[in-house]
Amino acid sequence: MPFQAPRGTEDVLPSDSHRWSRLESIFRELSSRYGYHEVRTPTFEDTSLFVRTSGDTSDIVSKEMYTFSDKGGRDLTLKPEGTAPIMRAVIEHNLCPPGAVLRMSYIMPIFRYGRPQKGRYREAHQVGLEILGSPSPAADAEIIEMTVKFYDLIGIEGAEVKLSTLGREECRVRFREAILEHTRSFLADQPEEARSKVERNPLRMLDSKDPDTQAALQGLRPILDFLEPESRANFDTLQELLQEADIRYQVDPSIVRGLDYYTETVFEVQSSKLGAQSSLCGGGRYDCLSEELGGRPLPAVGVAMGIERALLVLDELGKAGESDRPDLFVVTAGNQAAGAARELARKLRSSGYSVLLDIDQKSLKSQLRQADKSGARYAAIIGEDELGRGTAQLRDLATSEQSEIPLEEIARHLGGKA
RNA sequence: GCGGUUGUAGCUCAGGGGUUAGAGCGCCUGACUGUGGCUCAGGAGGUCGUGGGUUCGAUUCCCAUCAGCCGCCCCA
Repeated sequence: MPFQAPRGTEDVLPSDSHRWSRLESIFRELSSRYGYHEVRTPTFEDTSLFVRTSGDTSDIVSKEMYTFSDKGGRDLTLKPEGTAPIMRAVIEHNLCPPGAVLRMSYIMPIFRYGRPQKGRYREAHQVGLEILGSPSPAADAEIIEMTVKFYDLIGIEGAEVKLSTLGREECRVRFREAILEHTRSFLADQPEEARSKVERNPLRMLDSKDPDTQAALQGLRPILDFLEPESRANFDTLQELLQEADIRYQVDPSIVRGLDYYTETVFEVQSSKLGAQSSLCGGGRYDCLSEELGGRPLPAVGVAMGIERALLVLDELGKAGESDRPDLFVVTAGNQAAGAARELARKLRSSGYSVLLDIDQKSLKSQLRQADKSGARYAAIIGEDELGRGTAQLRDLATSEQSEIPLEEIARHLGGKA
């Protein structure tokens, strides 16, 4: 095997690319119904964009970025997430003037250098949504509603949202102190490395899977006890809105999120079918991101949903889906008919039908086998007799019913086409 | 990045220090000459992940490396 795809990357093969297209078109359709417009940003950005926004203590920035310098000496990074580039574009093009609300969607690859595993790749793909310009919990609710709707539409029903809030600056400062205070004796026994990591970002302890860590956190007051009154009110309103929309959710204060720019609302949808990578999507509010990038204050909420992970869950659910079937396979008997067959195929294709044709001059038997394998609904057989009469034998491949009809009438038999 | 585990045909897997490495599925061809799916017959396809080492001899043992998977970590 002289070459193989780089570690942590995948080829999407013709046999299952339809599953990707399906998810993407469902997503596009949903976004447009809610009035979102797609935004596309470059595959790489200035490294400092991510260092500035994700937080330099985050693992993403400190060890998972694909960073390189180009021939002009620019320090660049393959984007490890989508929100910072979008915010950069919004500021750069002044897309969201004061008072405006901007809704955007995206489908993009992201790149993170980590040890690959099921559901964790070095190149991954996500679809996402962002609303900029509104501080209202109604914006949060809209994003969450669309997220749940998306999973519903693709066939992951009853997704349960895990919801929490990180409050604002003051709340987090006090909560961090509370964590450190509460776990002081536990941390004293920990190795230096773990300790310094926790000291940089104590919140990280909350979603640790380590039983000892979890034990040490027993009895800690949840972050919800530290919320500023305004955040508390927003969180309550959000929950009312979710109930109104009939969205299942569960308040889970252990939801943290890996990027440092989140404020207030954070949420995830998880699945037990993903092994160690339990979250299907992650989102939340990032009211300070714009300012961190030098823009004016701009409240915002968004979500990013992993395509590979959604596909993985659909696999587990046994929902592989089917690829599109051609409407017709044109079969020729004898080599005189090849031209007429191509002509017929061309006409029907122009009318929007999906038509297949043997191009290797194979036997009639082989052509019919190909027709069968292709999943085509009909085969049109043209031999010398039919050629003379301007007809074809139209065979229904499921029922084996066959009748001779004029070539011009084939389209009518195939049924309507937009 | 750490710990583990796996790597044999397109796919799922069996095998085993020694002449031409197997199965099922898939693929191709054919079964009296213009008809698919079923059945039957035949066929193509593997440098046994890669590179070293041990050995008279390795795909089988050892080491390294690459890749997948599991857990940690991280998160989409």
